[in-house]
Amino acid sequence: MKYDHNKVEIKWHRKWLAEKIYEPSFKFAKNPFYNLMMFPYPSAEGLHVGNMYAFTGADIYGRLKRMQGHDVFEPIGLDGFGIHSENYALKIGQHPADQAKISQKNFYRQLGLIGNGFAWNERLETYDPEYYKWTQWIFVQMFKKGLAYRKKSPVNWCPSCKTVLADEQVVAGTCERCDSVVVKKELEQWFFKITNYAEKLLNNLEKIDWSERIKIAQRNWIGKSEGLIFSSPVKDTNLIIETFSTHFEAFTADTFVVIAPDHPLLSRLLDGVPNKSEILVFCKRIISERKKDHYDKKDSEGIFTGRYTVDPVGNGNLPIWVASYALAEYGTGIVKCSAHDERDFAFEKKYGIKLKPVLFPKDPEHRKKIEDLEECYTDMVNGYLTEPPEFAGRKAEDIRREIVKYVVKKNLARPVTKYKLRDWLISRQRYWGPPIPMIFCGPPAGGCGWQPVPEEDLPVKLPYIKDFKPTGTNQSPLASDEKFYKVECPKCGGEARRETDVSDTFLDSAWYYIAYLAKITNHKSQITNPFSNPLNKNWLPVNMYIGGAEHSVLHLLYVRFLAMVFHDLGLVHFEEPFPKFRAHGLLIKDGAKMSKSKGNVVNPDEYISRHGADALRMYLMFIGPFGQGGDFRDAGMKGVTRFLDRVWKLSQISNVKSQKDNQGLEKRTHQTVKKVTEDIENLNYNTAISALMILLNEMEESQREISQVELEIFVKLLAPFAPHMAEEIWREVLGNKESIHVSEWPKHDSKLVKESEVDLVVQVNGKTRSVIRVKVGLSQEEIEKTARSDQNILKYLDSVKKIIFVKDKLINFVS
RNA sequence: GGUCCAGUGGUGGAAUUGGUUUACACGCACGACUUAAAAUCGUGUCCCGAAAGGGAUGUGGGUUCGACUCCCACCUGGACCACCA
Repeated sequence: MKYDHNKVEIKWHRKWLAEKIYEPSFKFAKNPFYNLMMFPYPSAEGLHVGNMYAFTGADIYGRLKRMQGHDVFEPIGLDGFGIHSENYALKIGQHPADQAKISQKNFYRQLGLIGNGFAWNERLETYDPEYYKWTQWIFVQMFKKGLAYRKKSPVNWCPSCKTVLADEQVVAGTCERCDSVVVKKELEQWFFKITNYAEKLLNNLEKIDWSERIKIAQRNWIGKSEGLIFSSPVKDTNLIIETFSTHFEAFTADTFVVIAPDHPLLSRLLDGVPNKSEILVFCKRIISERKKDHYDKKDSEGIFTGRYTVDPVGNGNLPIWVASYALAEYGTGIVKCSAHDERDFAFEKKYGIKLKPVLFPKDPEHRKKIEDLEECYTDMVNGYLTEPPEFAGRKAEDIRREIVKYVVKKNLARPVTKYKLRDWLISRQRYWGPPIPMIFCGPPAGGCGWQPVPEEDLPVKLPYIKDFKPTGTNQSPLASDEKFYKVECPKCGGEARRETDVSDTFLDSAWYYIAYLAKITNHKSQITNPFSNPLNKNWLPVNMYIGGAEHSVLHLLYVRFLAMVFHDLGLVHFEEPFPKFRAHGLLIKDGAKMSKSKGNVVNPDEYISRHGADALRMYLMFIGPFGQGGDFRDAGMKGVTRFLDRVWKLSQISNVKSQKDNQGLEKRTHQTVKKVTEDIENLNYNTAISALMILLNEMEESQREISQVELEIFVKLLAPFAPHMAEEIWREVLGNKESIHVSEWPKHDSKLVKESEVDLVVQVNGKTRSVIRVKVGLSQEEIEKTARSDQNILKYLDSVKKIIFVKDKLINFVS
């Protein structure tokens, strides 16, 4: 009988749904396993093969867990709010709300085709008011806790698209959509105080089992650095400035100070300086030119402020300059500078400031160059100090700690920890997102200030407005909808104005894993309070989370941050939402990144209809290690379609053939069980599939002697990868009543896995000269005897001085 | 510029407490079947060499009886971050 993949796959999709094999019994589950994959944002023409790749990889893991006896919950939903979706709607001239309905239908259709074990009943969409009601509720809790606040801040602005852009839409200083240069604009914005949790976000990384590269990225992003703050008075003023330094070993080398052009203290510093206005004009220009392009270290610009500070370490008066390379938002925004920093050095040279090197290399010739100021020397590890006298002649890396003690004792500085992490800018002046649930009560009325929308009034529904395009007026399109923004103050009842900005998409996705569980209690559209859900205790945190590495410092940091806040508010019982996370690799196409502009995006639909979902799944997983990604080439499909054809053929003949035992095959089968199980646990799907191919090859060779038991084991091992064909063979060919996907995963017999004979390598001076087939466990004497009589070895054995023997592996004659 | 990862046949890739380099698959070549092609099946396929043998895991060095694997330097590619003091 021929295998018609289209028919078979649709048949099982229907049956699986009817039999509810992918809906765990939530209340009575003994062995809950929450298997979560990052949900997609339906931004473009549909699901592309990269999504398919990610979901299939996650699904295979879930299927193993299910067959191993876990109650697996594998939900799916759409991250449909946000700029991505809105941009797509803009592009094709649709209203985002209308487009969402179309995309939703198409995405769920496509997601259905790949045959994953999704719990369809619990699916959710972030633009559903029942969902974003709770997104807004979370905002309100953040505000009440003092973790949501407003601040004026420069944001990315695309002059051509006339809109604010999210950071992630700014690629190398230009707009992702039109390549225009992005400029900074000062706007008052809502922020979440993620910096409060910097230390915990960093420390908890030690406790969670995540792909190491993601942990590294988060550590770098949080950017903890320990340094010293020196403070010193500014002459002729009553100001005191503080400077931050992490490379403070050469602290006596400082000869001047720079301050950021946008530093809040600058204006007061310049009070009384004759050319104040000239300096401020300079600062304004620098600020506006910033971020236009990549920074060039040699191109620093500066201007002298006319002020001096008294150096705390005794270098006299240090001139204070405004420098383009000083950042107001890092450290204290003011830096003490020396000859031992590349940027400082270039700046000093450019403006003829006095230099005083105190750190030198050992090599005298090299040292001379530093003394003559021909070269900048920055090696705080191998350099030797000449100052202060207490540390003269000592290596920089050896005395870091001592210097801290020294300066603290002398009251010159204090140790401080700083982070690169900045607060999360949460507002967006766009339409397609959850309105921020805040109301401002100004002076004409009670002047109550910012008030949260009362919880019973949530959700603040996003109105359907015709003109949803970005306005270019620093305000969301909602600001032109009077019905929306004109409200009463919840506190005094006076006339007030509703916040018209919406929140960042990453807030939507920062709590969705909790929302899926809230869907269970009510299968309609309502989400009952997700944080008082009794199921949370049993089902959270998520057991396995799989997703793309591109979210390593966005989504994956925000979601951890919010979980910590929830924990501190007593809303959840865990701090880390995903104790185990694995990043999958990037799927490229013919050597290039898939992108719409290149026109090389692969739509999975045609592959599924031509070869079947099973073949596509297997091909995607066979390309390479799941954690590393792979290159999608049409030619590669052939290998797995052949494999599946052969599996089908084998199933058609084997059940009528004899049941005779075949010891070789039995051993291979058990070895394969072990290998496939371990490989799936480690997400090494490519080698698991290759092991199945090897087993199939051997089964074909010994066709007449396959027992039903071995075929059953084979089909079970295949089930996570090719769920449809495995089910078809399991039920229709082998006659089982219950689904293979809830059957028991095979276990290997460790006795049967062991080989009784091995190929033992015979080497002479480390070169392989012969391979002998021997029984396992033979002693050196026995092996030596056999090896010495080997024809290929005899001629080398004249002057053996030493013999290296590794049991069951090799013997090496060294002469 | 910083951080991290990778470099193995014609191609995707296998191989890790250091122990037979190239599993599995694609492609290619030849053969079978066919009027023919596709599909399928079989055989072969790292390089040099008739063979014996030698060489080969980006390059150069080191440690070791033995290195794809560990160490040092460099080259190339990729990812993320990027004026972070």
